Amino acid sequence: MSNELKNYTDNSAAQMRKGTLELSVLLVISDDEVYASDIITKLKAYDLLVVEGTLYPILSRLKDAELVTYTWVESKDGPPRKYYKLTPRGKEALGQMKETWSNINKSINQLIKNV
Amino acid sequence: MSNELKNYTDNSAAQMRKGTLELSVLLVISDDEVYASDIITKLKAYDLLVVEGTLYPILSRLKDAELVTYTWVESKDGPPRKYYKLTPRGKEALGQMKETWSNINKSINQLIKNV
DNA sequence: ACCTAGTACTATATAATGCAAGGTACTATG
DNA sequence: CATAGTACCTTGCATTATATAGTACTAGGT
Repeated sequence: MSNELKNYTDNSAAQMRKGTLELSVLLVISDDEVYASDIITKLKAYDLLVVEGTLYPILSRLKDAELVTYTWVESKDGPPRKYYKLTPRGKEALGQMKETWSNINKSINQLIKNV
Repeated sequence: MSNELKNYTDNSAAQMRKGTLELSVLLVISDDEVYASDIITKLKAYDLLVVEGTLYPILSRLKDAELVTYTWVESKDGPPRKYYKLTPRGKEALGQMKETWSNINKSINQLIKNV
């Protein structure tokens, strides 16, 4: 595949991943109290790459929207960490997003099958 | 659900849909030669809403990247239409994007299952 | 005591892009 | 010839992922 085409499809892949970013982050937080590096590590295990510069703004938005809260926890390895967990609102939002994901999923898969 | 939360999840839904836009458009074009209004109508049937202001720039990008070509076709209902079809490059890109979609799909669904 | 490395959070600047809104131009009809 | 319907295009705005740089804390070596 030509480099130009690869760039195009890479960008398209990035767009697809973007769409699922917040859902992914909320899913990880819903599983366990985690701090930023945990989230990056866990998502990497699912091939859903996220970098610091992307994650921190997302966490801020989620915090502002009161979908998550955090508690500071001291660390002996460096500065204190913010451990995040879902609020009730966050759980409600996550449920909604999962349903949205399921619907889009259904639509695209039908489209793929039918064409 | 509060309005504020609804706005947030609506926005998140829009993000998810965005990620699949180009894939959706290419899928529709791969099925049949179509012009813009056809694409909008067909995607609407799958609950994948696209509007003119979104679609035309996408079609321009796809054309510039030589993933699609078009031929002008006269219409007795108004101005001539651009009927789009995939190029070989376009078919290659589509194959790649379908695979990307499948991978992300797998990742998210695993994540949903495991948490 | 100081410096370096590693870790964690924050802030800023940039680029991409979905979308609303408004514009141009073609055909057919009254 | 004016209006309605259709089709394509452009401009401006807002959102947001990402790169980059910065601050601050701990631990360990010299």
